[in-house]
Amino acid sequence: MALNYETQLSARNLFEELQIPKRYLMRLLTDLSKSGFIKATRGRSGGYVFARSLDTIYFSEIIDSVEGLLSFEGCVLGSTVCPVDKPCAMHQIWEKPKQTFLETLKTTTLADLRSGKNIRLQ
Amino acid sequence: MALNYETQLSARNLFEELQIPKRYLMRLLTDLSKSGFIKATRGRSGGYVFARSLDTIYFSEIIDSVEGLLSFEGCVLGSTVCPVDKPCAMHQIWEKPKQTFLETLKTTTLADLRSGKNIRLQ
DNA sequence: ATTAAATAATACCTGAAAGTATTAATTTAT
DNA sequence: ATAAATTAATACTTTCAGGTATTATTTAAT
Repeated sequence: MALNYETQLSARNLFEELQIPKRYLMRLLTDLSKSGFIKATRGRSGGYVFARSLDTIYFSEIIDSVEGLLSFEGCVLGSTVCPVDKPCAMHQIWEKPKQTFLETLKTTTLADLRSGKNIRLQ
Repeated sequence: MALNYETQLSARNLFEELQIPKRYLMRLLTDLSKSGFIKATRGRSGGYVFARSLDTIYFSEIIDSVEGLLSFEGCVLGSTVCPVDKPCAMHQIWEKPKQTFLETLKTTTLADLRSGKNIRLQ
């Protein structure tokens, strides 16, 4: 959708491009609509468009709405907080990849998907 | 085990420290033994010790033996190769966190788990 | 008005990973 | 020899994310 963000697209349109199951796709679209990322229009000639500008939609926000980001923010061993003075065994090792990962999600927007040329959808 | 790598430990010993299900723990230990990371001794006063020096056991190797590393090495969209001249939409965005993640796994050994002080097991 | 094309709601199914149960085999202490 | 303490093998159960199925609602073209 981000590659063609100006136009309203129906589930059918999207299904024809992306080869993911149609019914599943529709459920995801409904979820995204409920979360306010896209705007749904029902009825004949309906479909979906982005509800907000692409450069304001961060990956972290989308993931957060779907499954929560918290699972990534804790430490690998146990999900509770990991105090610096008594860290879990993986704490130091995991810190760098975890931060890089979270930083990517928190600083990348859907607009960044459009930056490349010659893009495959799958 | 890495925090106490010199001593042979039985599943019972380990279970008392880590609070993960005993039977499940045993199955994991058997798998690790089959993969050659630890050496099992059966019978009364049996248990497990590392089969190799800790600083030769990389995280990447352990994960690889359990579930394969390949799933992490491909691109996010689709698991096949992602050619540079026609990359998938996520290719560039995903490159950095993926590399950081893989590099951590490929350069960190069990010996590195012992470097900290005051370590929690969970 | 009727029909077609779309989204919404909701309940169900499925396959794989996580976890459990049971029994067998091995070793050592007595 | 026997019993106790361990690992090994194998089959079963549970859970849950991913995916389906069905029916209802909404809108526009005719």
